[in-house]
Amino acid sequence: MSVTLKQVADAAGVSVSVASRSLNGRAREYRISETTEKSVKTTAAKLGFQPSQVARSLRLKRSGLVGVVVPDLSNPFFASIAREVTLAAEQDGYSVIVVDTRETTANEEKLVGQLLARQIEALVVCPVGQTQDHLSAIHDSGLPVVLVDRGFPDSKLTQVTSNHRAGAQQATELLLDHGHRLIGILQGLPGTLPNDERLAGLRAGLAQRNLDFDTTLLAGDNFSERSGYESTHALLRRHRGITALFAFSTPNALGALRATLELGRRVPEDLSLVTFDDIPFADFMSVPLTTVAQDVTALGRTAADLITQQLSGSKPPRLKNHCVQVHLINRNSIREVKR
Amino acid sequence: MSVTLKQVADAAGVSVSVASRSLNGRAREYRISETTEKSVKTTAAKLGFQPSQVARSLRLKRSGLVGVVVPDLSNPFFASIAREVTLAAEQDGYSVIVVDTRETTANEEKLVGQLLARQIEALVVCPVGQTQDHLSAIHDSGLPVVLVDRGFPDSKLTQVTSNHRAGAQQATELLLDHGHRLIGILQGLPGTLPNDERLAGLRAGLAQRNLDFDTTLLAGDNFSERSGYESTHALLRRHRGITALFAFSTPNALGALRATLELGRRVPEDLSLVTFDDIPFADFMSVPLTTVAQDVTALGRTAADLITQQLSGSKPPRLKNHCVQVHLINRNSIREVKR
DNA sequence: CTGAAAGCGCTAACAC
DNA sequence: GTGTTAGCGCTTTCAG
Repeated sequence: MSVTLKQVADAAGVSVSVASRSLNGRAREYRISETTEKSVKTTAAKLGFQPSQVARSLRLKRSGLVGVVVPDLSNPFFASIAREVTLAAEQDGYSVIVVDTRETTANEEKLVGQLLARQIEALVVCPVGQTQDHLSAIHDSGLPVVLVDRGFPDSKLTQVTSNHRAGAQQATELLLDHGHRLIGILQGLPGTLPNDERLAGLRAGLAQRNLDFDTTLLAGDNFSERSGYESTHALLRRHRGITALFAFSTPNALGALRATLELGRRVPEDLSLVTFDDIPFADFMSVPLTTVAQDVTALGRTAADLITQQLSGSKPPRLKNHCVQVHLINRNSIREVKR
Repeated sequence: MSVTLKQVADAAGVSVSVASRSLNGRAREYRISETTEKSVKTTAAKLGFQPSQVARSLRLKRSGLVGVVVPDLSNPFFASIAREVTLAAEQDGYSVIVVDTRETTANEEKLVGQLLARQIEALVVCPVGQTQDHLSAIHDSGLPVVLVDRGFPDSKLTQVTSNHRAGAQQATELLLDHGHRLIGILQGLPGTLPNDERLAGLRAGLAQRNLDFDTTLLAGDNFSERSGYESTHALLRRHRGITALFAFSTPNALGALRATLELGRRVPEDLSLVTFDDIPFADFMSVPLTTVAQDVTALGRTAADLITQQLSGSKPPRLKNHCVQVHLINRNSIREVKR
């Protein structure tokens, strides 16, 4: 089947040790004659020798494997993060094993276990987000772990997240500046860090103007389009005077659009709408929505850098929480209202 | 660091072979006493034993690894395919190594080589598409290989592709039915199977009506937005009487939209537009475009099934070319024109 | 400058 | 029922 080092050595008429050293560019170091080195290399090439990474891994105790854990690879947000890590890993000669947890913690735990059994050298995970115990255990065992997107407050783990709070605050202030006071909030999954940080930013924005947060203006229970759709209906029924909606995800916003369409209210003429971007396809979207855009590439790249650093230098990162800036893109889905 | 089988065996007061057999559920087979089996299992659990997949792979000559090669993981089309394969693999206890070739054949060859060195047991590849020699060589060596999306005509490799030809023909007929005769074609990358099959479908649609294909109505050189944009400008300048455009990709169509906007022509009032979907986000897109939709999930799942089959049954698939049906979604971006 | 041999962690003959 | 041992393919002391 596959050609082994021994076969190369035999064909070249040398011992396996010489073959190994020649092929690993350590001929100098071991003072192997140029002729034998060349000869080994050419016969290896002729036989199409591919050193077995498996054997290599066993011997060196280095698998050259990095694990990437995402809840849904078909979501461009996570796919982009996986991509950045993959590209960085390829650069450094590592390979990436990607697993998809389908948004369930049980799968996450099982799959992470399998990754560990494969002797991965680092782990990048976009956690489902309920619990971090199994992840910090891994961290404690000495394996570099980086969390992306959904983190945990006060975690000892290295985390990379967008500055949800600042983004939400900015968006809130923009709405307030335009005179909006009755703002419906379409939130995502409560309890997750992105959602709760966005809520915190919202509160901060209101507090800045000495305004209180009216919890009856809050609706929604996850980041899906359906949640946005149903929450919009509920909120507009509950509060006739709502002039603006703040959606915590793009699907939430799309649901809102669908609902408002049904209700005969137009965006932005009759109702302003601002959203948080989870996906990098914003430019292609249906309505030019004003949005707090996440820098997905920066998220992925930061995670990749953090991993790369630890893989090479093996020094743990000084900074625990890495915050990636968001930026507000004003596409004019917010109208001025008179007070 | 990590606990080995020997440590478990010692702790349980048995030999490694007994430990191995107990843990692999072959106690029955080797008639190991229930007590020892239990004892081994509990001590293993207590020590947190994780069998080294690396050692296992070396010994069994089975890595449990599947390689997935895509040109751009941040593209939802390829991400979805990768996902389906990943989920299927996880189901069967395999893990997936994903590599991103950044659309260049050189990377593709290099990365596939690395995958082989890792002793992968199967390979799913969305090829860049210029050459298949390195891929068929792998096939010849006995490794299950499945090509997805971009295939090669008359290849001996197993391929899974959308029925581009039928889809293009359907779209063409739809345009002709609406009275269009001067139809501008915004093509993608010439020479790739999807592009050329779509051209073939177009020709077939025209031939059906005894119409000739006017090559001066063809423009574009890749699947990007820019190509669509420039081609639209060129075509509309060249042929004043064009009443419809057929874009071969969603980005192509978006480019067309941008160009027509600049030219003050509205879709569909002044100009009809039909497109081919490469991405699963069509419902969220800017204009309700009539489109030939690819079933990305079916593409991925078919590939996954083909791999799974060969991995378990080890029987080569009887069918070489697997064609996934497309379906036309009429969102009314085509207007009737009088002849 | 080169070779023999140990051993990474595991499984499977082959003994007893 | 259980233990001993060879060996997967590779790197690396340690001897020449």
